[in-house]
Amino acid sequence: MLTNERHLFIMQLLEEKQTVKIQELVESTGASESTIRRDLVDLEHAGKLERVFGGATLTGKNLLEPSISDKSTQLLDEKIKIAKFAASFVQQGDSVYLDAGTTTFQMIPFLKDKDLVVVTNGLTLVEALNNQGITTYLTGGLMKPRTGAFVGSQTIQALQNYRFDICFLGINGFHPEYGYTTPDPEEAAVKQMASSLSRKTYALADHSKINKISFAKIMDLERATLIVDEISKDANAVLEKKTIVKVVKP
Amino acid sequence: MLTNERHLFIMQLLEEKQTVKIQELVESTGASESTIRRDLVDLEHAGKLERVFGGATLTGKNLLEPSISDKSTQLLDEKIKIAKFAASFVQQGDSVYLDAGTTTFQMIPFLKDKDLVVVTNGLTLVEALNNQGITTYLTGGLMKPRTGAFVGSQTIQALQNYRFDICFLGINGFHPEYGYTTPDPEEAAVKQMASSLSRKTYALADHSKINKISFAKIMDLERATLIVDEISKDANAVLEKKTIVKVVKP
DNA sequence: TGCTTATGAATGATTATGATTGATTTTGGA
DNA sequence: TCCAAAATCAATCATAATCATTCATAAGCA
Repeated sequence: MLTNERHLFIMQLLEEKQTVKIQELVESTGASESTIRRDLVDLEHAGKLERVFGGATLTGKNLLEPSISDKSTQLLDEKIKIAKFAASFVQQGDSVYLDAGTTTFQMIPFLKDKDLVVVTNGLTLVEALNNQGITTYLTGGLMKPRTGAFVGSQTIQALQNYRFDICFLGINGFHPEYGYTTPDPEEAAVKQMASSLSRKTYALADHSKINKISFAKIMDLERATLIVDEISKDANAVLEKKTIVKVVKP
Repeated sequence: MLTNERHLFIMQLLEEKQTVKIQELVESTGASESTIRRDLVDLEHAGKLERVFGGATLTGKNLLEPSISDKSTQLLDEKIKIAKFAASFVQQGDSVYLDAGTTTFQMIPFLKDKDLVVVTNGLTLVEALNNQGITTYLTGGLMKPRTGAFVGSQTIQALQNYRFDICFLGINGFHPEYGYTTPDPEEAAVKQMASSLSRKTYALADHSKINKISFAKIMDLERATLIVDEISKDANAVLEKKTIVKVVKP
């Protein structure tokens, strides 16, 4: 079976069933597990599906599925630590941009009583911010079902009405050469614009993102201060030259 | 069963029943209690549900639909009737503006499979629209905490990027002399703008709004078609001269 | 032939799961 | 009200499934 044939077959099965298991595909195609796995990685890179543990699912089709849930509780604790540390850089009365994302979401409890104005492109963040009594603007635009993030030209245009003192971005990878990256180019564009409207930009990531490269580049490392929970000496040596790295105290 | 499948399953069951018990989920999914428990923790972290002793319940259902708890079931039934009737005016492929509000919210289930593009200024509507698989744009802007409606200059500006085939507005009063009114001037301005960008405007109200006058004027009666559940002969005689009135069939 | 690409197998690491335990909460009767 | 039984919970552990990575082989092509 040709590679493209198999890709087509996988996508057809996916359209039918919404989700497929790797074992199903191994049996129905006769290819090895490794091959199927490579196929799924390719198709994911092409944005045609999303890999999940044990198989794959159609992008955007799992409307109710929170993108957050696939992360472990372990990582959640680290996210909270990072979020708390990040929030400590916010000054009384600041105008703040909070990127849509799970780590930035965790910052919200630490932001109240600071008399802020917050702008975000994250649907889930709006409710939480309001619950804390924080004045909140949502960018609006086209909503991405999976993540609840607003993207697109309307979002970018809406952003340009604001100026920020401080800006927090979630990222999926950072690398000395390739800079900050994230899977979705649309989201990357929004992050880019938000940062360019801010006096100061912080990029939030846990240690699993070190030297990872995701699909869409946001910007070079030196354009933001990286906040990370821990970092190896080797990685730090390289990164220190490029950017200011803040590491969460243990 | 894939993890995400199970998450989806749980959320769907929850949407149906409002609450689920863990034991129910164990039996219906075949997964162990531990696994279900972990799923619920994940989904709670994602803000999709709220865990309660013995199971889980939908988050912010009260925020999502305040009128359900406040107003009588009687009025809700009427809202649904009005909403269903209103939705019947939507054509295949239309671009639709849905005002933030409880009655317009009830239209959503009747809008799927119509291949629409919907724009709304209602936070609560976005999620529901997405759950129906409808392409949705949110205007953005400043959020009003109590109602979840976006208002203000950003909202108005965002609206001007669109043109609508059809537009549905919730109103708090209609009166031959004072026209359509609503309590909040900011919301009135948004409704006004949305209507002016639409080929056709419908105003939705139940019979309790007849001859009521609220604080802020939206527009004169003749600018929109009124959809109402029932209407007295006296009132109708006056209104008929001013506007087109559609009454829900009993 | 020499080079690239696709494939399959093997590996150690990571993740999801189910069972168990003791703690916590609810329930129902005195 | 209080107390005890039952139900539910959080935390932990062991296991099985799945994953990313590497290496070697086979297939295609100039």
